[in-house]
Amino acid sequence: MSIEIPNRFDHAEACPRIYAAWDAAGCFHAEVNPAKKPFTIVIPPPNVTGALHLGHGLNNTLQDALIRWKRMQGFEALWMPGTDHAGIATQAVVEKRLKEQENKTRHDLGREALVQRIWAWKDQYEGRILGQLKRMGCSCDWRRTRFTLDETCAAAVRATFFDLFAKQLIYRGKRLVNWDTYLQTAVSDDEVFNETVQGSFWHFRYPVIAPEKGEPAFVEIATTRPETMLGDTAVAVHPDPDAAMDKAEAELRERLAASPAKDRPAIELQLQNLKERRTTHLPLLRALRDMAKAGRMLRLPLVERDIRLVADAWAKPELGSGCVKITPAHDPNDYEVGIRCNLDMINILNPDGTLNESAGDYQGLTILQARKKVVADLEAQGLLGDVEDREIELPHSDRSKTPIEPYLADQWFVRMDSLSQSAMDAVSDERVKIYPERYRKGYLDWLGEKRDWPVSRQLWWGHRIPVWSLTIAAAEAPQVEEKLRDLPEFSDGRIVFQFDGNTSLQICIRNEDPSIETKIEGLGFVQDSDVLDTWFSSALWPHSTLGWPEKTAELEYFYPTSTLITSRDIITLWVARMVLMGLNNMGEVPFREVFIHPKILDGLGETMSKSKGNGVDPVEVIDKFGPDSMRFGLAWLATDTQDVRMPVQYECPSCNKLIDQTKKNRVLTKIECPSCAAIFSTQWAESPEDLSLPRGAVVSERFEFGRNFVNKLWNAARFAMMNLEGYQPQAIDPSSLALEDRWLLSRLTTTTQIVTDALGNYRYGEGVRALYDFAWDEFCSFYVEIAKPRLSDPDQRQTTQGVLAYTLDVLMRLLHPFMPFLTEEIWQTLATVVPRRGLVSIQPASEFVMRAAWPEVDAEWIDKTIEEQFALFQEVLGAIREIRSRQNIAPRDKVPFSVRCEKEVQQLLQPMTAYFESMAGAQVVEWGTTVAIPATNAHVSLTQLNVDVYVDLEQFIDVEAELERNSKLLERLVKQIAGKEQKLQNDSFVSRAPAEVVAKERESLEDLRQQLTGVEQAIKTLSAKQA
RNA sequence: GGGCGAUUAGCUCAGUUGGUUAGAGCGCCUCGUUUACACCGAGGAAGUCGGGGGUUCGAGUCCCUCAUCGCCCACCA
Repeated sequence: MSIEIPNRFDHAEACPRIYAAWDAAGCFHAEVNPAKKPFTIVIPPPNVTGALHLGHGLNNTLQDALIRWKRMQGFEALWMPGTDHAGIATQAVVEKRLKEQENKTRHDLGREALVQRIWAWKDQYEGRILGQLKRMGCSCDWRRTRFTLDETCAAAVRATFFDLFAKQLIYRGKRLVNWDTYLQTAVSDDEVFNETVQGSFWHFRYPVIAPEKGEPAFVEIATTRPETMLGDTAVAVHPDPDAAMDKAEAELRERLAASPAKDRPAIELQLQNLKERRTTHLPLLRALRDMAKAGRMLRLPLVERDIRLVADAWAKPELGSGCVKITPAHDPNDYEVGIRCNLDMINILNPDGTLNESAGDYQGLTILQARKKVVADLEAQGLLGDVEDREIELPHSDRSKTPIEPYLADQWFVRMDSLSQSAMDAVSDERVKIYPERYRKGYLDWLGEKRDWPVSRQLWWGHRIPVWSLTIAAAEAPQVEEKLRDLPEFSDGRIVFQFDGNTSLQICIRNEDPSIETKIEGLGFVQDSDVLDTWFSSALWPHSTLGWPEKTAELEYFYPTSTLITSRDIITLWVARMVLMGLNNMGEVPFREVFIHPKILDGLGETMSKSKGNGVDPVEVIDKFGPDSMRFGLAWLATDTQDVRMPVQYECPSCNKLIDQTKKNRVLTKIECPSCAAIFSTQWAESPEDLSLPRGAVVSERFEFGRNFVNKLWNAARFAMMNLEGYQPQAIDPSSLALEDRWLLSRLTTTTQIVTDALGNYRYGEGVRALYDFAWDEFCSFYVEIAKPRLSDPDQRQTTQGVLAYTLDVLMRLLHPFMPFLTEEIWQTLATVVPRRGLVSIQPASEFVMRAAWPEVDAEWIDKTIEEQFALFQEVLGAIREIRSRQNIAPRDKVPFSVRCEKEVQQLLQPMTAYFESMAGAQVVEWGTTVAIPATNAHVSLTQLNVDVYVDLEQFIDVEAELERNSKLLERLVKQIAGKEQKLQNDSFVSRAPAEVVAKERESLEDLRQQLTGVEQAIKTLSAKQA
């Protein structure tokens, strides 16, 4: 044997070497190339907040498989890499560390210094993330790596903002925002989650000012947030309580009718209560309504402010007291009432969550302090009513995990009406196709709301809003505008301005230009201190990364991109916004197709995240199993399903035992191995003593089968290469091939077809399953075994070598998108033995499999008849093997067998004689239409082909075992026959089912009956023997 | 409350348009180290496809309904 190959693929040694070789050869780079068609993917830029976990592992595996496939198909394939600055998330992480490590806030540092720190963080994590991607084998064009906050992206953001501003699609307005008092910024609705907390429901009474006779002296309201009463500017009552009550009752009745019996009592109770309310509450509400219409006022206790009683349909007569306090500056619904009724809006909060001067005596208190004091003070004044315990859904900031305060603040908005519509149209008319299709609905529904997009964030980390404002009286505005119009920067389009109609004149500057800034700052304009929502820059990603707003050759060639591969949770936040921004800026959709892949959950069904401690670092999986195993395992999971569970384990560093992760142990800083009692640290370790412990990796044993497959492929290739010595490729005449060769090539071609179709439809799981089955079951378990005797037969050696080498060549190409390193290593090793390859036409192999051509499907090779014939061989072989196993026949013992069959079957099976011997230790005694039946035998009948196989058990018989095998068989046959008889006795089946289906059933029934006869006969004989 | 999805072997999951006996990986049992591979080979056991109803000659697959679980959206003074 001339070639030495280790029996394991050493991924730790090979992968870095291979990756470096690809890089050095420029395999990752894509250029504008008119000779080829482009295929482009932009990476969903990972946040620089932290490291990647397996969810990203899946996302990027799928992208890499697709881009490698397209590259092999001859496209100029560009995978654009980069990272996202992730405004709030990143700033929050850095601020948190600042607080923990130095006990400082961002204000101690100042804007510039904080931003500098975040850049340092970004550099560190960007490096780590890109390193992770490289370890996974991602074939991104690294020379083009972008960052959403770099200069290229900044230019795109400025140009976009300027354009929208000039089109008057951007405006500044007072809006109620979700205020994060910890981070002191507004967060979007999407960044808010609700949590149920135990709270109370307090009833208050507000005195009516100078009540007339017959009028109530108090109005009762209730709230879960007493402190907000300091900002109340009205109490609302329904304008038509009778009608509202009728409506509520009608709705209840409707629900009652539609509900199942078990829910009815509860609804009936509600109806009953409603009826009672008509007498208990309605008269009062009517009176209050009249008072509201008469413009009567209430006295707000504690702050002693006169507030209005208003009639507004927000107040529901069927709930609570029927009246509701209105705090327009701190409640979204109240805000709407405030707008409708033209109420004052009093903000009682400071940005840090303490109460401000509007709260009077309560100024300076925190919300919770104020809540207590308000309740106590009201009680002291006798204005406190009942207090109920109640579960409250409290909004929390996703970033800081602290409660959200609704807060009235100045914010920038993008008008979404026309933009949303354009993005809806693009999906409706399939300029953008979403796979799986079910995700279309969510996309369209969300955009259909057309809610304006709040884009400003009170942060320091991000794209600064390029607007300078001047506060002036409306009357002076025309004068200043006149002056601005005279500026050359205005006439040549470098600035635009708008007056908000109230007190603010705003200038937007197109490009970063200190001279213009100085000039307008000289006029008294001040730059907005806010930055833009992260999604604003992410929305431009497909065109900003290609150089927009410059008209680059790359844009012209690579845009629109081909496919976006992402996870479902950002379909709205990101995908939808890319579509509308792409349409606005480029006049063309950003991508033709969107593929949404499943999410990876841990063993407890929870999404992976670093903060939960269940996030698996792909690098740890790669260290343990190798990148190809991980990629293959992940691609295996990419089916049409929504979620995939991936139980997660710690790996004990001292004994390598895997320990299931639980809710309990996943948050510990150190763990004691239950097996070897060694103590190891986890990702949470912080103290020096914990850190000094060996670190336990977080992995998942789900990747073991991927590793096993890698090993299988490696060894199959090893076998082939060790046996390719002296092989001189020469064109093969297909007609000279044996059945087993034709069979393998047919299966190979079918597999090529399946994999190609699967990749084209994002059915990764289907593709890798087909490859796995072909490689393991057909190539390894059959062809390689068959090859063994043939390789030592000089007449067959050359052909067998040819088929082996060719199949290995094609298989490596088919597997390459999923297992790039292994296939490259095998490919290049194979090249040292067989540099020129092919079956009917011999060509030099390409230097890299990464650059090899994707296998073509030549349908000529697909031959169903041959596959069926080979299946017959497999069946006979399987039957003999089962008999051997049941009879417990030692491997070295050869069993004799005879086959009774038609001539043509004999011609088929006879050439397989050697394989029966090598693969089942079975020696044929006789073939033919009549054979001598051994006295003691195990019999298998393949009646469809009119074949009987008799294994001579004279030397081996274990009557017990054989009887058991036969009675099992009998049982199964009887059941099947009964089922089929019933089916065929059914007139409607026979008359209505397609004739061929009926015929097939009849045939198979006949077949089964014959088998049954054989089995019955065998049992009889065996029983006699036993007795 | 609205929407989307899931429920198939002990575990994690496949199952394309309805059509013979429902598959895989891991785990389990039996046997086996003959020079590709013990990260292996041969064989085996194991599922009334969540419950109920319907359509159909025929349902894991289509429809209705219930249950459980998950996610998204909205709302709850």
